Amino acid sequence: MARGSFREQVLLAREAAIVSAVNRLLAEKGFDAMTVDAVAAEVGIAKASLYKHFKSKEDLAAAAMIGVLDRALALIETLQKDPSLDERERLKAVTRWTMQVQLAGEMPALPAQNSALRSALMANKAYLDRLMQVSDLLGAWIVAGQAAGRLDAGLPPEVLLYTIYARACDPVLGVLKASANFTDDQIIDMLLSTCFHGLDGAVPKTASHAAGQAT
Amino acid sequence: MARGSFREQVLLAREAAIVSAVNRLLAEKGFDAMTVDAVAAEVGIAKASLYKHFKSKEDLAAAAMIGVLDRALALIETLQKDPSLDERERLKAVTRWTMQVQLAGEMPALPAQNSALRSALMANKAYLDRLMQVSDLLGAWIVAGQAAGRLDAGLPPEVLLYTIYARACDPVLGVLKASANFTDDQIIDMLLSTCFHGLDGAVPKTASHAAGQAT
DNA sequence: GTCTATAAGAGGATAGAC
DNA sequence: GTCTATCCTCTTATAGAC
Repeated sequence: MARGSFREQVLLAREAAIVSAVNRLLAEKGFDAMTVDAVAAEVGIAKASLYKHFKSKEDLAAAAMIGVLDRALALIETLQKDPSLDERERLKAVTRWTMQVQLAGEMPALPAQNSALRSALMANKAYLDRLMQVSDLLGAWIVAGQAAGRLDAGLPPEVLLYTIYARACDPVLGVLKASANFTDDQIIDMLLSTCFHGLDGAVPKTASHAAGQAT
Repeated sequence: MARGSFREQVLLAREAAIVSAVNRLLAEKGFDAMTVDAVAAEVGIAKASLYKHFKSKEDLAAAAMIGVLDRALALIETLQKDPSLDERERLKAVTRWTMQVQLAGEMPALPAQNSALRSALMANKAYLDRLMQVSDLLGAWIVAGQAAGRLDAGLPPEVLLYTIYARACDPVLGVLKASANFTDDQIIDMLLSTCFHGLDGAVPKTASHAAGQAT
């Protein structure tokens, strides 16, 4: 890509400011409650100007999601290069980062039910490419972690992948933060524990163990 | 309470039909995308008539939530009486039921971010009473399960409670169902496994185990 | 209490001047 | 490309007759 003129650089900076505002508002209020007026007000420009950069509210949300996926890809690449980590530790690091972003109020919240938004995302090649790239990289780690016995090999890899994805919108984070009884790091450590170790205690066997196929 | 006249019985039946429609629409579209017009259409009455029974859209959602909590309380009472189950198994049964309700399309979805809705719920005594009752009962099971070593005693009970609550709106359920690769029972069994056992594999120790406080 | 009709307002998107 | 002003649709909620 060419560098672009000074004027183009200014435009890109403005678009970055828009995406940043969208990202923050999506994290704070969610897609439905975020108004385009609020975005324009936060950026400090007129609403009509927004529509010169992005053709719809859904496009604004897609741009924010692309930004998050780019940051995730950068982290994944960094972790990929660290030879001191195995796949499970890398996945845990990604999960931790996801929670940190959410607690920092920077994780855009997109309702899974909104079909208009979903259609726009599924039609957005830049978004889909990044999503598939992240899924492929994390999926490879999952399969390797299962083969090494560090992750539960009894579950389909996609179940583990979706479970990790879901940490990005886990409502438990917000509830615990609102309770004001824990620091952000404590919350993250506890939820990493429930995610990877589960809720079960250390006592593995009981008298009823032989009865059923699973406890 | 008195039985009420025949006419009052008819009204109660109509209100039950309204709440049922609200419950279904909340599960399908979520609170924001559910319109009062759609509720009226599903029940087969005029919108103005709805407002004779419930004074706001938020009240409609609260009524649906109260219905779910009542059903949960009924299940909890039944489980309480079964002496063959320990506390962990009871919690697992509640979690399983929660997921079954969601997969059946009968779990109302309320966005945690909507402040108007949240205010209405927090001002609704009938809702709050039931919510606290459920929390007290499940909380007692959690503490007992921790004391028995069947649940992780290293985590605050509220963390376990919220984690179980969150299964009611776990997006992984819907994603796996949409993938059409699993039956409902398979999905529930897999997610019960990730919830109680976590994502970790069977290999508990590694060479790096002694290094940090936790893996 | 049920209906039809409508008020009242929010919010996404655009027109047209500059 | 940025602005002001506006359109238009959707949605909550209510008025008023029966």
